[in-house]
Amino acid sequence: MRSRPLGAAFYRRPVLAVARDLLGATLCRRLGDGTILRGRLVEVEAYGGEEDLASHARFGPTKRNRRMWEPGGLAYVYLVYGMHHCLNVVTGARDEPQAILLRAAEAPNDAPASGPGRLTRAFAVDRALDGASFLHGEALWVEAAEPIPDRAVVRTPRIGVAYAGTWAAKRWRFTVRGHPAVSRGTFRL
DNA sequence: GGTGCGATTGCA
DNA sequence: GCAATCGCACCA
Repeated sequence: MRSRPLGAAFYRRPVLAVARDLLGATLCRRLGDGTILRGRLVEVEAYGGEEDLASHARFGPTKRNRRMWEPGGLAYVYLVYGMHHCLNVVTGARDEPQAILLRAAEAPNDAPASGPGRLTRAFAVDRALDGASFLHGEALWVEAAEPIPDRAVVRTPRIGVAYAGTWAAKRWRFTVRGHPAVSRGTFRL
């Protein structure tokens, strides 16, 4: 089943609401040769506001993170550890620096894209897509699919943000209960 | 202009 | 358990 790309009204909402609703939705990626890769999202993490000590936004806008201050509905892509790309979708209104890290999806070729670095590799995403719009079905977009019921949503602390003090404990990681593609990153408080 | 490290992964 | 690997934020 194919549907239209989720639009500005979907992304320009509070980041936790968008993160919850992205679970189960279909991430779509059109390659240069026209090939379309599709896979349902099963794990995402919300990052919200300059006050969120886990977020790249915590030091204010910089060359790397400036996309987060734009209105919701565009990609924020960065390189971590000198080798892995991470794909985020910006949410909220302009000057609300929120974004959602896409951490795992059912990959097109049946190989689970389990973990943010693996997801970007499976969907051929790199920094050339930083700032790309999710709204028009071009290189990158998300389509609504069968919703995940509340009883199947599991929230945990975010992965790899132990440096964030009390913000590390917030359960802003959303996963689909028991789904095999959910990454088994470890979190500690 | 120099330095330290990260929203990770794969291999020992 | 730890190395790989580099853009960039931060300090001087």
